[in-house]
Amino acid sequence: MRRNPERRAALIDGAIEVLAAEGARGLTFRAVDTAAKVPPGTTSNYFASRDELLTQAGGRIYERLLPDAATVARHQEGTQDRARYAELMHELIDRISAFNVGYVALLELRLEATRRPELRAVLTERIRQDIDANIAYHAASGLPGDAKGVLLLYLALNWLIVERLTLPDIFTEQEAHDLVALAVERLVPEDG
Amino acid sequence: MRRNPERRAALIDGAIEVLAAEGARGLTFRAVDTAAKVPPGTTSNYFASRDELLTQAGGRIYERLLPDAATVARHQEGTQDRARYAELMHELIDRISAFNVGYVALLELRLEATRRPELRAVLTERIRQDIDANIAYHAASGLPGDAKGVLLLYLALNWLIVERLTLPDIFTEQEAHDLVALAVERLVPEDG
DNA sequence: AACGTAGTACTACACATGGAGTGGTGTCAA
DNA sequence: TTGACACCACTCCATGTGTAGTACTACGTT
Repeated sequence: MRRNPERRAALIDGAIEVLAAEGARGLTFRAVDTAAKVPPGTTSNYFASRDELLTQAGGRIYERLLPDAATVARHQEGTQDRARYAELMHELIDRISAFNVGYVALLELRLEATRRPELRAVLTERIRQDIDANIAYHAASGLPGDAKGVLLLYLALNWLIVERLTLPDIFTEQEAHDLVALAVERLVPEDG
Repeated sequence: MRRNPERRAALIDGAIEVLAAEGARGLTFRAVDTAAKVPPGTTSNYFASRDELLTQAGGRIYERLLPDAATVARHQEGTQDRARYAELMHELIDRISAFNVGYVALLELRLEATRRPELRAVLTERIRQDIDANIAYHAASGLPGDAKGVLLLYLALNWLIVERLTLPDIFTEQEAHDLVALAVERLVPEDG
């Protein structure tokens, strides 16, 4: 088993590309070799099985979808009211759109998790952490609304992203934008 | 090309099973033969290409996910208030859960639509019709709330179903149930 | 500076799998 | 008898895996 860490990372990123482009079933060692532009056989040398590749991709995608520290810091400036909340949600969606390959790959992984308990465990852990972090962040931020509102926004925005990514003609960009604003308006109770 | 319509239907239903179990990439003629319990080669004789199979499956799934006429009729009885609305949403989720293979297959198709314009067109058309029908049904029903509320519920409930189907340990059944109730409460403005 | 060594990159091959498509035969009903 | 379909068997082809063997590079030793 080879150990060059940059190569490993490049291969995992290649795996994410393949997931988005070909689906979970299309994730073969050779396809990853091609996507990562390394000679055929390389991925075989770095990963023992497809499962390993899938679970590691599951971990890595999430890292790349989360905001970086600078973004988080910036979010803490300014008044934390409902308009601000909506602004944050728009930014969230923009950020994910910028890495939509990752989001599609994550959906593929979710579906594959239906069939692979180990992958399911990894994703469950990751996503639970993310949800908890969102709720904790909200509680600490001084933003209006409650934890339930965070959850409901999580639900609505996720599907909105799915809709925009998979069937972009269902909602126009403008409609999607308005739905985000409206979701915040209705799901986040105003402070008294 | 063979024409026996029952066989065609059985093959399409087989294709839906395969989609859920193996993913879009696993949808091969032979796999459909196996799922539909017909001799190998049969699907080849009924469909010219995988594309044909995919688009026809896309049409058929939606038929099977929609409520039957009796259910729709039953929904029009009783007072049409917000409690009733929540009840309808719970029923909707139960109905989809009863055919979760279909829902998973539909998700696979959505992802595949990313890569196949023809399939994307079919799904876009179908789903737009469904959304429009929901809004029209709501308007005619006397239920509280507005069209935007219908859309926002559509978003939130869809992702809730995804979450329950792909990573069932994220929300318990009880939590999911409560989220549905709360979504209705917040997204559906009460009548004045 | 020459040499040896370890780890890795690259290439090529042997093997296995699985799916597509089709021709031929059997069967049933009009 | 004929036509349409079901069923079966066979060939061809594409793709992926794992690994053995070779080449390269960096580094430490004397």
